[in-house]
Amino acid sequence: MLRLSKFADYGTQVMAYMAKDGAVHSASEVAAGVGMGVSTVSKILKMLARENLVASVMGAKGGYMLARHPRDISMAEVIYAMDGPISITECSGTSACERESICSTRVNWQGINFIIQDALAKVSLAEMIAPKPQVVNVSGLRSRRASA
Amino acid sequence: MLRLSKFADYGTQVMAYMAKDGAVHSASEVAAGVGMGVSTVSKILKMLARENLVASVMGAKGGYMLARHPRDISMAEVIYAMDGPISITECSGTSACERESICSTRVNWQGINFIIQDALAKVSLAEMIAPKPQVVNVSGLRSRRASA
DNA sequence: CTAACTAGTACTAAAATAGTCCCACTTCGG
DNA sequence: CCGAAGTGGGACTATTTTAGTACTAGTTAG
Repeated sequence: MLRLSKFADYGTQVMAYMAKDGAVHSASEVAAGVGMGVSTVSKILKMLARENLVASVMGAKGGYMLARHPRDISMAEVIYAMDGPISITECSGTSACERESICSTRVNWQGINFIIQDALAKVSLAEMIAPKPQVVNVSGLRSRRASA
Repeated sequence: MLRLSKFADYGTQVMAYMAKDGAVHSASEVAAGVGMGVSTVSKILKMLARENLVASVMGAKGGYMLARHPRDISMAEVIYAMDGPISITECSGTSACERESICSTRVNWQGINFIIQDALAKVSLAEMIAPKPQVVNVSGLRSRRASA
């Protein structure tokens, strides 16, 4: 269903929580803050740390903090950290679909993928946590749908 | 992973196969044509028929044909027929997320959803089967970051 | 030197997907 | 009028993904 994994959603929430200040938060603190299990949040933070979206501080009194300003972190990065490459189809990046010959739709899927990646890359975490929808204006488009 | 189901992909291929001519094709014929199992193709065609993307002819010598010109069928419709509503997040349409209070990102997810829907709505089946990427130019966008 | 943390990974459970099959109904052709 | 060739619509099962948990090792403040 073209659906993001829950992790991507969780990841966003965790990032949003941390974006409130620049302080160091331990995994358990974040877990309490966003209302999820400690283990799960811990896992998510590790994933985010691996992609350098949050910086970790080890040892006692350690924890995580946002690695950059919310404005400089894109949703594409968050999603990538949680779910891997943003690609709607399996065979668009790596290609290697055995039906390559029959199916000439690959190139066009790639184009669609680019649009989506771009849309996600253009939305920053800062915009994402803004109470009002100021996001989303890639071009002049709104939900103009379906003519074509 | 923000991934489309295989069905959406299969559906596209089936549609692409049928777009070659306006003739009636039986499920087994299509199956042979695209190299998939008859049962699977049959299921896909049924799904497409339910959304009126293909018209069915019952009885012996029956089968399916494209309900409209490839130019008048959008990828959004095909994906909708196979996977249901195009929405990246669970709680964007129906909302009703118990963390509503904590999480202010909903509205912005919706905006992203719109972009994606729009991108998909703008690509017709005809464009999709075109050998060259003539699709995809919503704005002047390139593929900024993403696969990082 | 120990308590409070993160790092990394392996494992398990749950859910969504994909694929198959079956039975009822419709129509063509002999 | 009968049977073969089709679709319509589910139900069912296996497989794969996803989500969640636990465990061990390493790091640092006090």
